[in-house]
Amino acid sequence: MVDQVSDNKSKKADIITVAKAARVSPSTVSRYFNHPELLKTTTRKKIDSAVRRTGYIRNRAAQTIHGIRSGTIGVLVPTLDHAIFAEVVQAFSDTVAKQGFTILLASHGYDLQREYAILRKFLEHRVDGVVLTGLDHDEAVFQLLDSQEIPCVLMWNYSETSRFPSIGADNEQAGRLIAEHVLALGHRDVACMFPPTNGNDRALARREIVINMLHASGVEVPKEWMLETVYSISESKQDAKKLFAQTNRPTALICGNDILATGALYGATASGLKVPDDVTVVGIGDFKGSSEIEPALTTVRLPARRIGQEAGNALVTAIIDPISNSVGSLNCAPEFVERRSSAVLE
Amino acid sequence: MVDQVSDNKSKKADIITVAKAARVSPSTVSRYFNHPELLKTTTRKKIDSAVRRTGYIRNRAAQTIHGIRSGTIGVLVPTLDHAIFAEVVQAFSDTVAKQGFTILLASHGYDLQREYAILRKFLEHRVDGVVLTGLDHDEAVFQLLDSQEIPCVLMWNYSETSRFPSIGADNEQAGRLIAEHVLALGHRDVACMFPPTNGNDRALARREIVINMLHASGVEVPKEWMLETVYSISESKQDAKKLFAQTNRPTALICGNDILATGALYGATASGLKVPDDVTVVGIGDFKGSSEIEPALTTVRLPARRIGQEAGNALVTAIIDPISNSVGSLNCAPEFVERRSSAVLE
DNA sequence: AATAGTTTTGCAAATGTTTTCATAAATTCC
DNA sequence: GGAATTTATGAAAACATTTGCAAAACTATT
Repeated sequence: MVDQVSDNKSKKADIITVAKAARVSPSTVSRYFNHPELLKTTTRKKIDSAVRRTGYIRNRAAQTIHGIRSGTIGVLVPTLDHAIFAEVVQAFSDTVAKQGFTILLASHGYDLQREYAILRKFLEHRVDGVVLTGLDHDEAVFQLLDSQEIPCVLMWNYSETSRFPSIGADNEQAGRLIAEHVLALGHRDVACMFPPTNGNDRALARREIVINMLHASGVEVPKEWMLETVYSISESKQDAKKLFAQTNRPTALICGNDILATGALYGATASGLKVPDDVTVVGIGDFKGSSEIEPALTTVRLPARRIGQEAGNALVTAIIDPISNSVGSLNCAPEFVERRSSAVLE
Repeated sequence: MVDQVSDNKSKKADIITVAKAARVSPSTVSRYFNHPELLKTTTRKKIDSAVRRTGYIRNRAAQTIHGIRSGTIGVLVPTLDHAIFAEVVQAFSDTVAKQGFTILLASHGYDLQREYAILRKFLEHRVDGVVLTGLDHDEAVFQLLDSQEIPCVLMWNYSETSRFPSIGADNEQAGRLIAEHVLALGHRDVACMFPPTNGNDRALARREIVINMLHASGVEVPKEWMLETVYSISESKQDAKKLFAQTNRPTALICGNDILATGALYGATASGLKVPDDVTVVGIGDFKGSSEIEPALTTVRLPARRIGQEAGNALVTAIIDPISNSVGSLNCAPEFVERRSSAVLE
């Protein structure tokens, strides 16, 4: 009797084990899970008890080879180390989990070759759909997606002309909003701090538009005020201190994202500068903490949570209802947020 | 001819399609992937080309039902919204990816019932191993893990007596280090700000030891200085401002983590208080940015990256070499980091 | 050129499910 | 109480692979 119990548990139970224990056929057990309404209440009870006794857990791998959905979605981000991506992923994951999907997560660290390799791995696992971050990807990635006919959305960025539905913010718009603000405040001596742009179409789009807007207003950013700083508070604080130590310093600093801006704010404080009296500092993103930092950061909000949710819903729709090709791009509009770190030039 | 090509791509290729295209048997194609050294160079080339032409992608689901590893690891965290967990997950994911594993990620939002449900889902997907966050889990979770005989490690926290190997920091030690420091500086009027402790054994362990240490030195924390604040910079800034507005205010504030401490620092600044001259503020965690904030935060470093890596390596070992039960707990020791936000009582 | 030995390949069974089709059981109706 | 329906269950084929075993194709040896 005791042996019996431990036997049941030792060899992992499959559907046949359960069937025997319940004295029904395997088909019936299968129906118990997939179409319970077809079973008599009494058999349902028998199987219920058998499942419990045997400790049976369904095998999705075995289901998946029947062309049934795997219930997984591949999520591919550059990195989780940036809180903002973590937030998007969290929102995405929560959204699709409600519909029974689990996410396969991987990061490529801005290496587009790795992205391709990871995508292949996702496909080996027969994910039901894929989310990629940003608009720019290797042509091979797009072709693979096409040939496998698998639902895909691009999240975080938005563009009308993206190769797959894109759900996110328009970085050009974000850059424009912040540049307009700084120009409207009357600044002419403007420095810029942006992350490296290789493999990062988001940063590139922002920087381009900012430079262009400034240029259009007759403001040129001298080379020594054009900082390329990796995404890190310590680096940006460092670089900001160097910038502020130059003999002539800018009256405004536009940062490519709020992390850089946070470091710049700390750098200004460490240099004995008052923000915004001595220098205006602005960011892009409205990350967590940007509204609480002293002084609160003027920035452009990119609605991370919303983007994650919308992307999740869109992808699930595309998976569940693949015929009605109803999923389109969505512009989660960025929004200018004026706080205390920017001020009109005296 | 053109039809031929598009045909190949339209119906997704399986191993039989490839076999036909290469004029070999399916078994040979299988061996091409799993034991290529058994094949003649010429057949290998034939299959190589056939795979390319047909766009075949291996089906891991079909492999998995043969008892072959799925190549996935289930990772279960409370949330990704806390940058610190995102960092651990990133390090973990990178580590196991090098060994060919992909992670299934889910978060339970501190709800232990959901944790059980998610674990079941992981097991349905036949993950090769599981990582849980923290030491405390529902008994049902432990039993399920036991009965399925699946490798598991608990990460983030460390305890000698944990039910499964635990790889992480000892929160008691962390709490002790920070409390000792504050006491050594001579503070007797001490306030505490900790996150809600339900479903969060980490926070609980830290708070307990801090209170005990203070008590042992004759310092009692009055109720109105005992703050329970959710993990959020805005909430903690808010609560800190209220605290500092009280008629008699503490000379030191111990925060349960660096996010709370960051908010507290902003709150102090907003209240016109100078840190550390007017009040000492300390945290636990040494999160990103804690060393750059002005004033730089005195805290206890919990080595997130290292924990993620060690947990990854440990779990992979347990998966690849399950017999030699060689995976044990590992104390990634917390380390006191003195910076500028704490000072001796004048 | 025949034999023995080795390497390479194919056949067929196995894996854990789902699903179609057929049969058995239960229910309804007269 | 038996025929006609309806409902519930089982048998067997299918899914995309892997693998043990045996046959075929090579090499080396005499």
